[in-house]
Amino acid sequence: MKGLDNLPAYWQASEVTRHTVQCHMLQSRQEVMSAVSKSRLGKRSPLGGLVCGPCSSTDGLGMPGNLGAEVATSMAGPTFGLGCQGFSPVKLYPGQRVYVNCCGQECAGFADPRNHGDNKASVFLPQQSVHTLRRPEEVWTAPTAPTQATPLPRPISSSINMPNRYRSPEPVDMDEIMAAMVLTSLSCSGAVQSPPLRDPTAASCEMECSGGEELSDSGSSGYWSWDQGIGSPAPSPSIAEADAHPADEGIDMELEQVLFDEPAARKRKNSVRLAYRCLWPNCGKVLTSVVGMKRHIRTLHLGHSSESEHPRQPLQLSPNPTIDPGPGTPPPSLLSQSAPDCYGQVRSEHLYQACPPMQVAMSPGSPCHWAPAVTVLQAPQAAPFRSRSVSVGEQWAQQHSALIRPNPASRSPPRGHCTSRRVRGEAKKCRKVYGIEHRDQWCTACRWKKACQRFVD
DNA sequence: ATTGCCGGGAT
DNA sequence: ATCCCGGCAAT
Ligand SMILES: [Zn+2]
Repeated sequence: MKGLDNLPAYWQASEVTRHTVQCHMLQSRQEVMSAVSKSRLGKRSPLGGLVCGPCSSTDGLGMPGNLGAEVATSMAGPTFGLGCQGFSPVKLYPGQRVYVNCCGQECAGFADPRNHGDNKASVFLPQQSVHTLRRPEEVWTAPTAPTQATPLPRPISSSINMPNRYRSPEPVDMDEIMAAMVLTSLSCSGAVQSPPLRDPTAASCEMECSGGEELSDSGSSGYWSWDQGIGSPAPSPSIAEADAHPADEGIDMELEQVLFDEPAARKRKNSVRLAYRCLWPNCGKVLTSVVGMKRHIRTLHLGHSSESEHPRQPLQLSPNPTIDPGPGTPPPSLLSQSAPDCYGQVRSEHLYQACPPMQVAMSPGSPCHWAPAVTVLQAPQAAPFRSRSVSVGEQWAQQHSALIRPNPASRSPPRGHCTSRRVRGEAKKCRKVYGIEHRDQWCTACRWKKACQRFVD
């Protein structure tokens, strides 16, 4: 499958701090991390999806399955109140469908994550593409009249590849949720972030840990981390964004972001480490790098998944006529990509958005740089063997032991310094050649993520 | 963003 | 020993 670009972002990020700090959330997160580091959770570890009891509201966006859980998790904070009662006007989930009186008629909108500390609820009205602040009593969660208001705005024709079986079994309309999330996200992204307010004293302060948002990492931004303003100065842009939506960002991207929620890490030079959690049903794996996460999803969840039957059924999100895609709506670019011509590379229909890497300050995880090891020890060229009978793995192992074993004297080991990595050959390796969907055809080494044995340089 | 693969964990 | 995969570096 080639639709990797739009991996359904099944993950969520969270942060991990080195100190044992103040907030509960953090604690649990650390637990997660440690759990991971100590004993790797089984691949299909059910760690995910349980964190938060689903508090599905009846009307609003009943966040389905894991998604809901995760979202809730990441916002377990006070901002919206934990209540799921959906009755008190002030207790809303971000993204929850709400109704407000607009221009004399009831309009459907979504609760916006932000601005909830001051008794005002921010509501995003998709139809107008604007945000509006309403007092609690001006917001209701159920339509008073047979809503003729536009149903949830549907994302502009796009699709994300999500195997059917992964869809929430619930009747809830995924599209809708997605749409809602996306919209909400949109409204939160960009410069318009972190509203002033924030009342740390209000309710618990767990979410505090999700303050600061400049989180880095191109490709995603702290969507549900509305709570982030807390510790940061917040460049405080106007709240009346109205037009600030980069509505033309890739939907896929949005979805991604929505699905895995980026962390909002309180940025402290090195006291904070980002972690992402996989939201794939029953996974919940925590990784510290986006790349890793992507790959994790790709290989573990989307990759070989034995499900031969339903090959990545793309989740079709029908376009919504009422929403103006905006000029920026990228045309379905043919993601040509130089795919190995011999192996049918699955082309997915999705739109590939070459999302412009937002101008975030990239903060690479490890600020420390290793002095480039000077001693390059070249890996002995693996003998060109082709024998399939012998376990390739064995060969690999042997070779390696040979490489590593030799008494130190002979090779003048770069003491103390890390041996430099082998220079990357230009030959295409199994992965590239066969593609992850044919992982079973890779050479063992490749499968093990070791140096390729088949296409040796 | 993607690919290659080291280092190290799990079984 | 065998398999697996996170994370990082190179593309
Ligand atoms: Zn290979």
